[in-house]
Amino acid sequence: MKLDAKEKLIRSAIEVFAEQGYRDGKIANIVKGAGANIAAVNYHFGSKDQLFVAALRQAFADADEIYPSRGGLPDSASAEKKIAAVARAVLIRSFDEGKAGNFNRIMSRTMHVPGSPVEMILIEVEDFELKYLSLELAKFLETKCPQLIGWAVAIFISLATMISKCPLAVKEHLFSKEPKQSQINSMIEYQIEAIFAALRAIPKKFTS
Amino acid sequence: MKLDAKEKLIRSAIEVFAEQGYRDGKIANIVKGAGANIAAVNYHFGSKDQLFVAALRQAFADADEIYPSRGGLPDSASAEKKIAAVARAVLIRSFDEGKAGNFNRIMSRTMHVPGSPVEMILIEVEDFELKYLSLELAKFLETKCPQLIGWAVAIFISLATMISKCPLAVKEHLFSKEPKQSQINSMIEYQIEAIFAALRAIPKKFTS
DNA sequence: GATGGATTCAAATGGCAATTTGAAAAAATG
DNA sequence: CATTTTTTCAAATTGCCATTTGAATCCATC
Repeated sequence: MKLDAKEKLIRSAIEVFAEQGYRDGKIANIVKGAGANIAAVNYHFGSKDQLFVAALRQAFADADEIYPSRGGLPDSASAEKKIAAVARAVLIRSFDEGKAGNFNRIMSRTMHVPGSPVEMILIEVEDFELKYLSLELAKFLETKCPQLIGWAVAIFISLATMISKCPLAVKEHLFSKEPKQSQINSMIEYQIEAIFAALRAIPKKFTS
Repeated sequence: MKLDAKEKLIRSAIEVFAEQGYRDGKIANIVKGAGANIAAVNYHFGSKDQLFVAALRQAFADADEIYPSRGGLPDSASAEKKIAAVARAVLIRSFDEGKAGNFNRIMSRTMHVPGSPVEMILIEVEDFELKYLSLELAKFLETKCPQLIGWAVAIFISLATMISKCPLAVKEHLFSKEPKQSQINSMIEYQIEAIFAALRAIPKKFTS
């Protein structure tokens, strides 16, 4: 019972899409990485699109399993603590060059490109993670104004996913080849400070 | 003397690439928009790649002509003023749905995708704009540490280009259909505050 | 107004990559 | 075992798109 053929394909697809994005990630490479035949993708998933969705879903599950965005906090924790926990999880994932980093990498390579099937996953992630985040940001800002909350979400995401997105040229400056974990951890805590500093600059009311 | 055939192609290419990105921006659409024949691109530019570079260069020139990133400041102006001026220019461009916004739009759709010919332009823009920015950020932070400066650049760019990058779903929240210019202006000034707030959260020294 | 270079055109060409096919192999079922 | 179902395989097939081609047209210059 070769029950892992599908799984191997997903694993390989994650790697390929993380490195090349959706359009440039070729089925030929994916099946090679999975030790499967060229027809395997269409047999098991129906199309490249559907494999992409499955892979992205799995990549998110991996990331959130290794670094859960809610970080084991009790429901009663303060909004600030919860926001920091999400930021910490997302940031650690960004620095992870392995399994836990793939979701961020795939996202940053595909979400701005119209025509890739990211939207489907965006909706799921939104339900799981973005709604939670919006809620806590609303508490933190003490507002119900959807525009202010949207603004806060945008700032949060921009700064929390910064690392996965910044072009290689900048990235090289930021780290030595083999950054120590302690170095990474201290950067992350400073970055979280930066996020809160930026959030606090959002006005209390939306003046027109 | 049809001296504007090339120019029409560039104009059309800017529109198409801004909307669809590089891979999905089709030559067929570009020439249609320019009222030219399918062979025109290769005749005038040699290849799609080279047209892309020409278009991106022109889009940057347009953006910087309409909203110059140095904002007519004297050399003697403070680092803070200069940084704010760059931020203001980039942010205004992001809100511009016309000519001045195209450069940002094209960038956000192509720069994360490996294999698009953005790199060439990145180098030019880097020389013109990024070096200037790095210099002023170094003064502002009172540091010469390349890692800290790189970090600051990343924060700056993340927050200054946030608007062009945030997914439509979030964008809808942020603005009403027809935001007033005064509304936009006030958002921009707050966003600049957020940028400085985040920058100030960067540590003075890079602790390992 | 004839010559030659520059530009446009419609119709091929060529390459790449996803998808399909139909036969072969493997696994499950009884 | 025999049969049926599932899975693999190599070789087409298909579609999309950038690029080429060679003829036609335009345009400057003498």
